[in-house]
Amino acid sequence: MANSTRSAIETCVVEGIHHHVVKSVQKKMPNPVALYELADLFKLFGDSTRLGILWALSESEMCVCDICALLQMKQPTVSHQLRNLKQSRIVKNRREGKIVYYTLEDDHIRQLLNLAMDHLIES
Amino acid sequence: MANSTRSAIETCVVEGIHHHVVKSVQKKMPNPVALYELADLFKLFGDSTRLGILWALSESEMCVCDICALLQMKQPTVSHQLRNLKQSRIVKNRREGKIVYYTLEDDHIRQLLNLAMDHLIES
DNA sequence: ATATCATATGTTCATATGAACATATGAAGA
DNA sequence: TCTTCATATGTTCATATGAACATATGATAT
Repeated sequence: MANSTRSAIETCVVEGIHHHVVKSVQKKMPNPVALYELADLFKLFGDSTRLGILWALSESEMCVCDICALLQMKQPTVSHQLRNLKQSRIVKNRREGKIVYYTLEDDHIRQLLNLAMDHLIES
Repeated sequence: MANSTRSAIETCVVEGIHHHVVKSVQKKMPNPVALYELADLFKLFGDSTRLGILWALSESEMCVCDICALLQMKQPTVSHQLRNLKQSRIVKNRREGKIVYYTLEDDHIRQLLNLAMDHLIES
């Protein structure tokens, strides 16, 4: 085809060695927006502070200062991360007087943690 | 106790409002190293380029240039990310002549992708 | 052996991000 | 209302990281 007229920029020269594979996979790919959202979700799990928080909350509801004590971290730091997690609907909270209690939003979160831990252990 | 003599640094003043909770959760926490490794695992999922690669590989074995074509990305970029993924045993490869084919290391990866996507869809 | 081509690596640069500071908010009691 | 205290937010700064450049490696065919 006229392909030889455009230089090989985005792929190898023999374009489409596995053209059929690329095409069929393309159909099954999530749209770019979904991919970004998915990445953002995983990104929140990809920090040991947040992961510590999530693991803790997977064991029990906790207030901010409990988490600070558990993880030995400054209150603003913990609070910032809880905010991130809440904005992405990974955790939710309830207020009781001055104290705010956090829990996991749903059980998918716990499952993700466990599945990933399984992978670590088995690899 | 003598707690009143040290200023409230790492936790709230009334230390241990939920002392029992903190203690019991503490027992169930992974050790710090495991937590870091777990975070590193999730971190690799937390980038849309790598996530695109992983999703693609969850559909079919592909060579580097196929992935470049699929994701419209430069070959060195894709190659770098594949290297990261391989070092963490998330993907593996086999060489056939000049061409290197990549696949997911095991089925945990696919499960993680699906579980996270479920969460996205349902939230 | 040498050219070709798929893939890998070294490096730079711009951007993203987490920790910690100071400070603000909001609820409860004096 | 004024204080106290748990939590939240604004901001800065150092670090981490991904994309793209140039270039190297390694395998095949001539």
